[in-house]
Amino acid sequence: MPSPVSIKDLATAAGVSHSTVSRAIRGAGRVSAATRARILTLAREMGYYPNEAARSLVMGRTKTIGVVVTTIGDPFVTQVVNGIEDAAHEAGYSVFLSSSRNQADREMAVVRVFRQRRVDAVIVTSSRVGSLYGDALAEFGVPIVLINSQHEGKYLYSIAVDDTQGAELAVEHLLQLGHRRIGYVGSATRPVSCTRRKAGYRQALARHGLALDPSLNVQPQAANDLSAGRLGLEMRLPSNPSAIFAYNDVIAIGALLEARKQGIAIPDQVSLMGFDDIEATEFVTPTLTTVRQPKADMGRAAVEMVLALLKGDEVSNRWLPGELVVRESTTACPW
Amino acid sequence: MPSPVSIKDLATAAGVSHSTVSRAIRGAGRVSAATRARILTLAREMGYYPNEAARSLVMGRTKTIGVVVTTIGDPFVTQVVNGIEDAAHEAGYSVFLSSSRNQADREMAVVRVFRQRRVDAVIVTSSRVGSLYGDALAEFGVPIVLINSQHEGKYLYSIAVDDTQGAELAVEHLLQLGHRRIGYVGSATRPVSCTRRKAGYRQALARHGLALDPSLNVQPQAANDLSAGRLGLEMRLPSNPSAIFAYNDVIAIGALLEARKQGIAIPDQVSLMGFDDIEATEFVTPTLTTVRQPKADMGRAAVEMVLALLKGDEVSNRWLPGELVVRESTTACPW
DNA sequence: CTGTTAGCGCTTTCAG
DNA sequence: CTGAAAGCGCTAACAG
Repeated sequence: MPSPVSIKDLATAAGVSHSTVSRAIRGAGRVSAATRARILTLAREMGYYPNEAARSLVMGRTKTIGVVVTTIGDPFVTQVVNGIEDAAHEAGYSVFLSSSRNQADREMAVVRVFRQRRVDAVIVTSSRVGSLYGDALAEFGVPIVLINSQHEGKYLYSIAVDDTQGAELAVEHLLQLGHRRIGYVGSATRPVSCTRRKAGYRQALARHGLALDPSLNVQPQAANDLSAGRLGLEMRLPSNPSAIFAYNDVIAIGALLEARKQGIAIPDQVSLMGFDDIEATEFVTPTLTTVRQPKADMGRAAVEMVLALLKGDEVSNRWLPGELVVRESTTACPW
Repeated sequence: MPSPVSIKDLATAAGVSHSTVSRAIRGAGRVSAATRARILTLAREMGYYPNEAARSLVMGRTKTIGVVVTTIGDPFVTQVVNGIEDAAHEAGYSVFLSSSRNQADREMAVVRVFRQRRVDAVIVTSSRVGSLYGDALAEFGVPIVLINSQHEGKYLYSIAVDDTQGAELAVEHLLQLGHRRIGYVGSATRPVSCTRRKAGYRQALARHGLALDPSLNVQPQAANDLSAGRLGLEMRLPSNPSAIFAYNDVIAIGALLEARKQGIAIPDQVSLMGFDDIEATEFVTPTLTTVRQPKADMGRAAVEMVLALLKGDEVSNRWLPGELVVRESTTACPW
């Protein structure tokens, strides 16, 4: 491995001082057009690439954003990261990706690594870990933006989907279809947003003069979303709903699979909808009606917010609206 | 933002020289147990985190791996990255994630950024871009490991699933079920591995004394895998197969959806299987029989290979075996 | 317009 | 066992 060419190598090759090379490369400061051109072609020929570590050291910034996810296996997280990476790239920032697996020790390790690497900012997606590492992040002293966080108001900066509005949209859709007995299958592992979605559910019902029937409402304890959905369906059946709104798509798909197993026709007997709009909604039969979260946009928005904070601008939290996506799993109430 | 505490701050606080602090922190070189302990507690109290940029600069390495993916939206890629991130974390490496979107200009940009950041190694997943940027990567001078690359033998180091063995496994399964007219729906956008899987398909047939019937074989041109699958099914129907083996799961799911639309019962009329074992195989009805790629393991293996190369060890390319996963979409030949 | 000098935070000889 | 000094590659005054 030939060690990379430095500003000094270029300087001797061009017969100038290294600071002139520095100016030429960055296009800052006054350099005669002639020497500038000479240096630039030389740089290309010799394969010069400025050492970002050195630059970071002297500039006191790394042009780097640390991104913490629970796991990129989550189809929701995946799209958010896509948006982050895209926007970061455009702004000349690189992304350190780390997954926490929702384990406190890994969260702590990630924070430590990010501190050592002096990332300019941190973006956290869908963390379900409480304030376990919140303080560690806070005292870090860099801007932190949370996306769909399950912590409540612990930080100043956050981007989230408008859970309440989204849920209202969903339930309103079901109400329009004539449904009156609408079940809600929540998520025990995401208490904050689950409560918000339930609020939207209640509000939509209320607007139609319906009260929330506790027997139609459940938050199954299960190993994962898919089985939570299966369980949720079973638990709701005795209450005889004509429609079910699930906390998210994977839970809805779990319910869908369980319904098929039990010989319940979706949507003819029971309408079903989810939340998120993950790719797999198109893979199931019937395809799943849902509320789309603008996932990539949320990622982009987080980066924009980070950049604003880095510039020293004032920013305020943003709640992005969900969008109804009607597919095949919902239909008019059969009763 | 209080600027982070440095080795020098610790030195003055502890009343020693900064080089003693350095030794104490790293546990290298001889330092008396007493001062060492004093420095360490001081470090904790004052919130010292070694500046990796500075360390990188002097050590000539960044403990950083650049990972290029086409898009993390791909469910296959997602799991691979999971494995990479995990193994990297364990080895004390951080991961720069960048997606290329299969666009040549983005690939080039990514390579440039990685060079500037002086990543110690590069891992590329599922690239379909030809040698467009191959040379750029090669002259970079750091170890490069390709995972399931569609370039042939362009690089020394690669990790891939054993396409031929995997396809054989798949087709053997169908043959065991009594199928004789087995269609193959390939992928036009992944010529190399598609050809390998086709080879496995042919070998399995040959072992049972069957020749490859060209009319049972197709590589649809479509905008994406899902529609390729739909198209593939249509194209194969005239040849009246009793079973179809698709290049991957998403293509198989496309075929599944099209079959349902056309009123063809899977698996009763036609057995169907895919390749990869993505999460969605469990979401469809019937659930999809497939060949599992050890995705996370491939990511881990890539990191191991990188570490070996960095140590200067000899390494050789690895082909990880696929594994048959029987689900509901395949059954005995009805004829 | 260009060169000199200092220094970012750290590791690493080389002397004590 | 510890300190002094040099240098990694770069930016940023400050003189010319």
